[in-house]
Amino acid sequence: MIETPPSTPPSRGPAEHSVREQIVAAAEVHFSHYGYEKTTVSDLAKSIGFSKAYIYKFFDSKQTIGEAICSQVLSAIIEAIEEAVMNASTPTEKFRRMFKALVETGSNLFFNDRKLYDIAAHSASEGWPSARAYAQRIQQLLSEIIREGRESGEFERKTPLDETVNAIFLVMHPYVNPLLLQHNLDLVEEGPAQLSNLVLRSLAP
Amino acid sequence: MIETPPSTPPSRGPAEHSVREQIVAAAEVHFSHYGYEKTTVSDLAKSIGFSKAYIYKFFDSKQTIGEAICSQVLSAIIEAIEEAVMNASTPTEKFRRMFKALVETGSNLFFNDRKLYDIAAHSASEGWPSARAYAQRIQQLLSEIIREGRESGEFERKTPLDETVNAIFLVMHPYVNPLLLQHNLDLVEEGPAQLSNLVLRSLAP
DNA sequence: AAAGTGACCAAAATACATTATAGTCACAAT
DNA sequence: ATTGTGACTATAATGTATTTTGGTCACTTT
Repeated sequence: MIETPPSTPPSRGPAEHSVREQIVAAAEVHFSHYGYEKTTVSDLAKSIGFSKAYIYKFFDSKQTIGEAICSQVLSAIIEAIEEAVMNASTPTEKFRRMFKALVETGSNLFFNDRKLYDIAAHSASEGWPSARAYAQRIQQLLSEIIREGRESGEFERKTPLDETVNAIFLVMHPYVNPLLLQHNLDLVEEGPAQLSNLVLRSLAP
Repeated sequence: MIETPPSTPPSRGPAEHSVREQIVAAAEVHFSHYGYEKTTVSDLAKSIGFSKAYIYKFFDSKQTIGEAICSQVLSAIIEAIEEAVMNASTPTEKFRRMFKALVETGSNLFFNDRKLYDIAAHSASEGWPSARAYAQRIQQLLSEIIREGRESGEFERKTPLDETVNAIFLVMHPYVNPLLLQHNLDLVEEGPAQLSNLVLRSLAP
């Protein structure tokens, strides 16, 4: 499995470097254990046996490190979604599974890796590139499903594609954005299913 | 115009009393000027020429006073929505106008009476009765529109009414809840219109 | 009874002094 | 040139002493 450096280029020093990877690895451990805020850059440095100053040869800021591991987390969600979609035959089913996988993976993260979830939520609230990329990828996935459904005649074709995708994304937004998802965890069971039904009804030819 | 005491009964002292009304009036002025948090109960008392202790002969707590003026504010939004709906002929148009009025009145409040808006947002985040009543009223209004549309054959009748209403309410939720609305102010123009279209497509017979 | 209050308390908010932390830089070693 | 650091600063976080504030109650006045 190849690591995809998702959109955000590392801002300093060599992109391929064992120390960079050590920093990210240490960050993953520390952030998921103590949380982003409670982990200091010195902690990270100490745990890999270097000085704090050296960290800054590879990363612009603590936030950049946060982004690195945040984009890892969000990429994992994306992968789960992609797999769920792949295993579906029709566009209708693909959409249902995408929505379902999205909230399931998201709320799983919330309950099992709260500290990492918090970073994702923070990322979303601050509009970090990793969160933007995540949302954009969801939208793209959605767009592909709709397009496929239109081509196969399963979905209606009158409404402009852009508007359809945009509106459906708005419907999904409270579950895509980790910051919002945590306020909707009580209706994780019913919500997405009912909304999927509604959306699919709206897509009927 | 008769003041509707919306769901929450006054918790102390006589329901009809000039002092109670004075308190509410003073609260409206102070809250909208200085905000809920920055206004002290003593401020209210002083402004109507009584002691703080006397206030508590009429209200259980500061929060109860907050609720009183919050429910006033939310009732005003409801009224605006009801008027918008009344002026529409078809259920389709009623839904469109409801959604539009909801968002417009809400964001107007945000831009023109920020302090009062903050109380509404606070109320929503704390799950105060006034906020619950507001959401429930919207849902009820929605339910009536859908029912009317079904009866007139304008909307489909296969899906259980409850599920339809519930799902549409979920779609509207980010704009109903003041706490969420403030994060969506950027798409106040396009969002509701596109979502209305989507919802109405889903309601097509 | 009804109208009204000052004195009082626990908890929250504020203000402020102190410490911890993100980030830089000149410089050393390899 | 690459690898690496200790010393430094401005700002953010934290702890703490002090004040405000929500809320109560016994009590007076009408």
